[in-house]
This record gives sequence, structure tokens and C-alpha cells, in this order.
Amino acid sequence: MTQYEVPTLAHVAKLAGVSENTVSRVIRNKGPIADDTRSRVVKAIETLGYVPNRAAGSLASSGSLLIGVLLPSLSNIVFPEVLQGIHAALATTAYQPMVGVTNYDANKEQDILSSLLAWQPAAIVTTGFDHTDATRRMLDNSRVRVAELMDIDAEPIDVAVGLSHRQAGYATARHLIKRGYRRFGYVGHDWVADRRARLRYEGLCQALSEAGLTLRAEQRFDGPSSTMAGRDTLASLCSRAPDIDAVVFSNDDMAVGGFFHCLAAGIAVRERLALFGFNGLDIGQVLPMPLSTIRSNRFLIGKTAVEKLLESPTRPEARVVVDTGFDIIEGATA
Amino acid sequence: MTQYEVPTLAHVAKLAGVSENTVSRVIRNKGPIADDTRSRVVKAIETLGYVPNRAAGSLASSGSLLIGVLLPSLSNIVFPEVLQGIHAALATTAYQPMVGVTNYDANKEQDILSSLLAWQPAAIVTTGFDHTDATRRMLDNSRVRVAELMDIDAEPIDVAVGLSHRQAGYATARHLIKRGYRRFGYVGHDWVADRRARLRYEGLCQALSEAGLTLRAEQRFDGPSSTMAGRDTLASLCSRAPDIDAVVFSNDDMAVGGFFHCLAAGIAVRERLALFGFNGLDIGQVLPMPLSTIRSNRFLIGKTAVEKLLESPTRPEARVVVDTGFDIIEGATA
DNA sequence: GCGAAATATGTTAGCGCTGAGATACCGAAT
DNA sequence: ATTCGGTATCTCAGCGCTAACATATTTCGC
Repeated sequence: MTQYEVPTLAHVAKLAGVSENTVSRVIRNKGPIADDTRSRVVKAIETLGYVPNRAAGSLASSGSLLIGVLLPSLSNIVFPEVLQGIHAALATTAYQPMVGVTNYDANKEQDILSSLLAWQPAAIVTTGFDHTDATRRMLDNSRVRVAELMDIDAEPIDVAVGLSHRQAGYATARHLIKRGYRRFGYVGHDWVADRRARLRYEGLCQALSEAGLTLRAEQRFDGPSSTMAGRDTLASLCSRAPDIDAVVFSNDDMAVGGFFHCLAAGIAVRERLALFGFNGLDIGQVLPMPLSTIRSNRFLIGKTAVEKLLESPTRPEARVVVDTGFDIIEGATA
Repeated sequence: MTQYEVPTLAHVAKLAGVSENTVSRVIRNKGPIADDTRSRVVKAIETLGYVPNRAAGSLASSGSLLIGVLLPSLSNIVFPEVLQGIHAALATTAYQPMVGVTNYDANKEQDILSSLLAWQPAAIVTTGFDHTDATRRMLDNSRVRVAELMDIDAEPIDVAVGLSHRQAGYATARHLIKRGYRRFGYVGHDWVADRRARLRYEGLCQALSEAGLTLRAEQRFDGPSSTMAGRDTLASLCSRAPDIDAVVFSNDDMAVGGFFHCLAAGIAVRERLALFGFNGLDIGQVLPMPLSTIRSNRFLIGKTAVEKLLESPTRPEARVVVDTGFDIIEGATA
């Protein structure tokens, strides 16, 4: 080995005085190895600073220790949290995640998926059920395990882990009705991209309708959710419908923005106008009045998904749906 | 090809009636190809649903289109933003990022780095200058390109992209002094992990000292930064040192928490107590009073780093330092 | 109209590793 | 002693692709 050559298995094998295959087995902890041999090999690896070439390994074994992860966005803190759960579940294993960001675009998802599949991942973790036909076909052909996260309101390809957003919306309305609110408003964001926000909205409307109520006013910001969008959209809603007594927001980011609007406009939160979010983000719970909202267990969703996937290398007969549930956080704003 | 076999180059080549190499060249857009041949190949690829095996490609060409990314955390929104910049710069290329999360732990960074290097990435993007010796050695041996992000207050391995945190701290103090504040407090978080927070602190102290001032009181939360930590730590600082007129926070998360404390405790922000953060996060700018802070250009840092790395596949002679700068956001809290 | 350059494609030898099977050695049971 | 099963190791082909070179065909300058 010259000074400028990256060491390979062969170099390690030669230095340790064993065959390449033996080195390989030491590294992968596979098959019986004499203690003496093992320590010689380990020493050789350290001496050379050998780093295995996984491309070669993956090629030879036609498989890899990669988990492909497809997330719609990283600016919405919810998804980094899911990713943390995924990392947590993988921490004790030899698997590594490989992350792609789709910007809520099914075609982009398809592109990224194909480049992820090119690495022969052991499994794919993706978000929601909105996939192109080509995406579904690729997933089927590759026969990798697939987890679809966040949502359980549809039939999964293999595993789904999440919560029923429809039920969450429904529960929101029931909770607010029980607390005496009657004149409801809704502040949302672009739900072409965010199908789950729409499901919550539908659940909300259904519960209202069952109680003989309707939304007095609603307004959707035409773009992704953000605190600023929540603040401005609530401002606009209030000027159009000053008589509402409770506003449901599409999520906590929007709701926190709404809270700031109330603060600036001198609207007494809860007494004059109740605010309700979704997600249970930290930021909502640190407000001078903790935000009333629903906790979705993002970390748990990521973690559970990976655990389920690693249970078996091949798809089981039956599809699996894991409901990670949700809790109402009473808070002080509704 | 039987029904349950994944198609390879050979299958495509046979179907299109050309050699494997020709197919490979069509896929990689390399070398001259007759239009007629190209379309036959493309059609064959589509017919078979062929997905190239990158492990094989990477092995054959001893290189890959991967960029290894090492981030200390995903819960601090700053890093997802950097990652977005990285994604943005890669979007027009065939490169893919492969992300690892180190939890601010240099040993974990080392472990993850070695598994990233096992995929023969074209470049590594990491955070800060705190690496173990083994990490430095691995990076040197592999001779991949390396970008160290966020910070430019030390000598980089190859490329550094970020801002001078020392100067940012210094500028904070100068700004506040100019506005008439004299009795300073500091609220921070665990800076064993977050070296950059400490650099800002040092710059701050230096500027104060040059102006004949000192920190009247300071308190550090023993854990990662968060809104809640900021709120509670400011509360504690205020009870110990009620006479201060300005508080510098280690970052915006902490500062927003501080703002909430003032709100809840009825402290008039700016009139009685000025608040100053760092980062220029959205959340700070949506408060009823926009937070006075310093904008660090996270997205730009990620984007620039990737652009610099892709300029050349090998390390240039001279090390490169890109200062993405910072701006003072005047805001309304200081 | 001939050689040189440009264009288009084919051939071959690995890249570094792992799976399958072969081999060698040992102690225990017959 | 012979067989046997277990343990430890080796041999070797080949995963799917690409680099390098070889070959064929066309184009063009003069």
C-alpha cells in the first residue's frame, strides 16, 4: 500500500495474515472467529485506519443498511421532530437514514424516491398517502418495506403510523362545544399541499354540523403555515367577523401567530376570543397563556415507524396501522 | 428476465439492442450518443422500469454523488434551515445529501463520519471546528472536500462558511452601548456543547470591557437553548439582579422566552429592560414587539458551502473562508 | 479522393466486498 | 484407530457498473 492509497480489505487481510473473508466476518460479527484472530484483525484495521467501502458491500450482498426517508419539508418543525424519532430508533442499530425533502410535491417525491431506491435501501419512510402512480409502482417493484407517516385515514401500502386527523378535528370541535363556545371561526393555510390540515377541518365541520352549528367565518392563507400567516390571517378574519367567540387554527404555528394578534390588538384571549391549535409545539406552551391545542406525537411516530419496519425485512401479509393517538392539551386559550 | 428479477443494465442493453456501456453513457449523459440510439435506450429503460444501482456505479467509479452532512441537532430550527440551504444548492445537481445528527458530541460525529465516508461521498459538510483527532485524520486520509459551517473564528480544514461569532457578540455590545444601555445582564445556555454561543459571549464581554463596563449579572441554563429555558432563566436572573437595564441572550429562542417572562411579569420591555437575541428567527420578528437581534444567514451558509464545495472536486491549495456576515435587526425590544 | 479528425459504439478488466462451498483442524464418541 | 460433528478459516466467483481503450463509421479539409 503506497502512502496515498486508501486501504481495502486486502490490505487489512495481508497485515493481519488472514484471508479477506475472515476480515469481513470480523467486521460484520458473523460466523465463528478465534479471539486471537479477531484481535489481530482489529489491530490491523486500526493501524491502517481502514474504512469499509459500503458501496462494495451493498453490491456484493444486494442490500444495504440504509433507510430512505422522504419528508415534505424541514421548515415546519414537526418534520425535524419526526426525523429525530427516526434517528432515535436507528441509534442502536447499524442503519443510517438517507433523507430527501419533497416540498409537498408528489412528483418531486417520485424523483427523490428513485434516487433513494438506487441505493438499495432496506426500507422507505415517507409521509402521507399522496403518491403518484409511478411512486406506488416503484415501491411495489422494489419490494422494500414502506412506512407512511402522520396519517392513518387511508389504506397504507405496508405500514402506516400516525393519528386520525379527522378524529382530531372532530375532537377539537367536541371539546370547544363542551366548553360553551358556539360562534366558530377557522384560520387555515394552503391545504392543497397539506392534506392532513384538510382532514382536521373536515372532522371539525362534521362535529359542528352534528351539533347543529356551522363555521361563522373562515379564512385560509394561501401559502405554508407560519406564525406570521396566523397573525395576519386572524387579523383579517376578525375584521370580517367580529362576533365569533372561538377560532380553530390549522396548526400551532398559525395559532401562536393568532395569539400575537390578540395581544397586539388588545383582544382578551379566551374571554373574548378562544384560540385552539394543533400539534402541541413547545412554543405554544411557553406563551404567557399556554395554548389550547392537541398533542400529536411526532417523535413517537418516527420512532414507531422505524421499529415496525425493522421487525421484519419483508412485508408481512397484512397491512399494519399504528395509531399513535393524540391528547387534548387544555391550555389557557380556550 | 424473470418476473421477480430487478432489471439491470444488461437487461436494458439487450432490449435496446446496444451494449451495456452505451446504456450507461445514455444514463450519465456522457460521451456522444446518436439521437436514435438514445431514444431506443430511454424507451427500454422505461419499459423495464429500470433503476440504476448506485452502489455498483459508485464502486466502479470509486466516487459517488453523495454529500455527507453532519449537523449537531435538528431540534434547533437553525440547523434545518442550514439543511434547506444545502438542499437548495443541490437541487439543480445530481448530488444527494446524506445527513447525520451528532447531538453536539464530537465522538458521535466521529462515528457517523466514518459510516458516511464508507459511502465514498464527494464531500463532507460539518459544523464548527470541534472535531476529534480521529475525525481530522479520517477527513485528511479520505481527501474528500470538507466544509465547516457556521463559524469562521478558526482555521478550517478546507472551506469554512459562516460568520464571526466573536464579532457578532462584539457588535451586540457596541449597539446596545450606543443606545444608552449600561447595566448589562446575560442569559445563556450550555456552552460546552455550543462553542459559538461562548464566542459571542466573549466578544460581548470584550466590547463591554473596552467601554469600561462589565456584565452586572449572568446566568446560564444548564442544557440546550429553548424558549422555556430563556423564560425561566431570565426570571431567575431578574430576581437576583433587578437593576439591570439590558439583557443579552445566547440566542433568539432564549430571548423569546425572556420576552414571555417580561409579558407575564409585567416588565416593560425596552423601557425597563431591553432584550437582545441572536439569529433573527421568524418567531422573534412576529412578537407584538419585534425582537432586537442579529441576523445570521443560515440558509445562505448551507447554500454557499455546497456551492464552494462543488466548484472543484479536489481541495485547492489555499483554504477558503467565506464570511456570510450578519446584520443587526433593530427591532423594538432594545 | 485521401488522411485526419470527429463521431458513435463495442470490448474488456476490474472496483471492494460477500455468499457459498471447500478445507483443515480439533476433540469426543464409537 | 476411525468416524463424526463442531469450529475456524480459506478459495473463488460474481454483484452491476464504469474507465480505458479498441474499433467502426462518417465528415471534412485541401
